[in-house]
Amino acid sequence: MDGSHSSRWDSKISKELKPETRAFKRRKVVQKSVVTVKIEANDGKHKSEGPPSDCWSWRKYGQKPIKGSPYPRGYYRCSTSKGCSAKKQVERCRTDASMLIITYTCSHNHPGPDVPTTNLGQSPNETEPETKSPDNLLPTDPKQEQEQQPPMTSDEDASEDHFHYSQSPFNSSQDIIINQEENPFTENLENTYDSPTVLFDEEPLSYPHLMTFSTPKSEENDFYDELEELPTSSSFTSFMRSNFFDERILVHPS
DNA sequence: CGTATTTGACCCGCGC
DNA sequence: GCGCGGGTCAAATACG
Repeated sequence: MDGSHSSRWDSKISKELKPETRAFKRRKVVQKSVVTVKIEANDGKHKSEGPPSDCWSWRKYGQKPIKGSPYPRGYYRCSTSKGCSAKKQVERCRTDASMLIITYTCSHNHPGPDVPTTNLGQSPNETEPETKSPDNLLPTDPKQEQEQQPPMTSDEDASEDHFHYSQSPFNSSQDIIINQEENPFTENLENTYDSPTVLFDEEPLSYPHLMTFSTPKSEENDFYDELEELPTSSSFTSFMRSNFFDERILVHPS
């Protein structure tokens, strides 16, 4: 009744009063990266339900049935770093249960657990985001986020400064190419599920070399070469290749 | 005992 | 203005 309702409200209200702390959902204008992963059911390596393992740990914080899809969508948050706002949604392709649609939201603002990328040779002030104040770690600036989306010419500089430093050296190259999408892409995805399909996209920690769809120029070799130079990337890429190639299949809109 | 996962409820944004 | 759907939080439960 009302009693129970209000009591619940009361406890909640205290927090609800400060929406900014909750980083309220802005259904639009959120950085999203969609990745499709093929699940090898007979592999047994991963449970058919479980999300593919990244280098980060994800903590599930919710699950919801999605309209039009027989499978629920799981909501995960990065638990590798406390201040990390990286999130991902995992759902199964409605037409292909062996396909997982993973949508990444926001970027990690900390180096990967297995990748002490502090020596990436990047800007010294970006090398250790964690040393910054918590406020800085949280890209919760809705306005900035929005404003960075629309432009796509000189935004590289700005966007990198806020989001894309996540943790991968090649991340920037990728970002520029993919340049994030949002609604159009998501929508497209939904409509194209049954179609020959689509997909791809970037992941914060990702695999540029897998992206045959992108890297239109010889830059591929360029940054690829750079990766090899990195002590961590060397093993890292190696790991990614074996691991991701095995699990992640990028479907081309053939 | 601590941590992760599960489930239900609530709120907000968007579309009609 | 109302309704629908999606997303997040919080409490409870299960597992290590």
